[in-house]
Amino acid sequence: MAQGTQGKGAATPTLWDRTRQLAAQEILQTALRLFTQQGYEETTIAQIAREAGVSQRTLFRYFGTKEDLIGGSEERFVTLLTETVREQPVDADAWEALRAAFKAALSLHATPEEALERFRLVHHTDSLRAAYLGKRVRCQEELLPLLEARLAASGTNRGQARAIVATAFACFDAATATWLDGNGQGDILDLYDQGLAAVRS
Amino acid sequence: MAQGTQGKGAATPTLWDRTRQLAAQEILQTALRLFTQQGYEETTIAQIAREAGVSQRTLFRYFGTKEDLIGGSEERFVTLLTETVREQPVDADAWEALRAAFKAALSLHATPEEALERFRLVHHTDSLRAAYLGKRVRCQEELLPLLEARLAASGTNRGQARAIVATAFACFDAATATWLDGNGQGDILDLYDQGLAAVRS
DNA sequence: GCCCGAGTGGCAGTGACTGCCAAGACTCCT
DNA sequence: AGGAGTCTTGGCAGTCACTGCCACTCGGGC
Repeated sequence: MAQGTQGKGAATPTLWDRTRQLAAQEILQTALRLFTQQGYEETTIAQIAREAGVSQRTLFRYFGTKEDLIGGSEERFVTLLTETVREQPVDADAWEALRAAFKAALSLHATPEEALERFRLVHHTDSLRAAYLGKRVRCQEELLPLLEARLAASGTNRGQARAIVATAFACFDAATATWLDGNGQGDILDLYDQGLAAVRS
Repeated sequence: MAQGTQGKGAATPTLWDRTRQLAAQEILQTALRLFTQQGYEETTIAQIAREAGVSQRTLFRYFGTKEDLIGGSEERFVTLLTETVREQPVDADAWEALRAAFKAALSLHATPEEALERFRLVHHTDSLRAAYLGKRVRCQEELLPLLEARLAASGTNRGQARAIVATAFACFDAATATWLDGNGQGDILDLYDQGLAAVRS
């Protein structure tokens, strides 16, 4: 499905898929525009489809749910985090690895302004926030086995590893919330460090 | 709406409201039974209403959403947590206050078996888990101002307070997940303590 | 020219949820 | 007791996200 016809490799962007890419882009932009203009709940799939020039049916083939129109497919997010963690040097502990992963995740956003707008939208829409949190815990579960390896040495058990991962994500969310409170002032990663410092006495 | 006609006080359970109570109870039990029997997604509102002997419309008047049929209204939960935090002695720090609140929350479940079943259901159903997480962050936001008072003394700023609250809840969730992994072995609060200990070095 | 496979659109259907209106149940007042 | 006013309930129709099905179209290989 994600692959081209033969999946020959990297050498076949197929000229077909390029059109698909473009259509997806168009839908995404239209959706984001309408969401920020009139709010998430107030925007219907029908409207997005109409303004993007595709049928509802096609829109749902590109993006499985309305929530997927914000923040993109979670796959990309998850793989970025797991890859980053995997790439960390072996002598880096779990906390450092997680921090690096968050840093990488933040770099996904084109500009701070765009990130601010998107975060605000997610944060202020109950259903979107719930969906985001769901993705987040799925992320945590993916990351857990990777980090357990780094923690096993120091006699940390599975439950404790889970608590550590959960805490890192919680502090990241807290940092994001605080950053939103201040209308994008300062650096999220700094806020994360401050929060974690307070937690760890 | 929640109050009787005149709201005369505690002496008027109105005999009317008692019927309401009973109906709500009936619906709740029916829903929980069907959910555990055939799964959450596979159970329709129509079926619950039919088997509970009320109309769909009435069911939605008692419980605003399908998710509310599990874990009850978040109000009760939130007030229990906030009340407990407020009741903590002034010399208790934020961590102790939060721990006490979690302990109180756990005591809401009739039996560990019932809690296990319910947790499993929520944990294994994406939409339910998302809804739970949404309620959870709303809880955190309610608790934040209460705990800020206890933290202000030690030079903790707002962002850090948020991180601390978020961490406590994250560790509580992690403890619950671990408890579920072990099919209800051990005590959730113990697991919470262990997780938090690992986090705080 | 013909077929083939993939992408698309339309249509009907499901399920959660809401607004509206009429009928019944209970309370209060006279 | 009788009637007015209020609260609760049920049914109905409608909205919206989402899915399955089928027919159409488009580009490429024979």
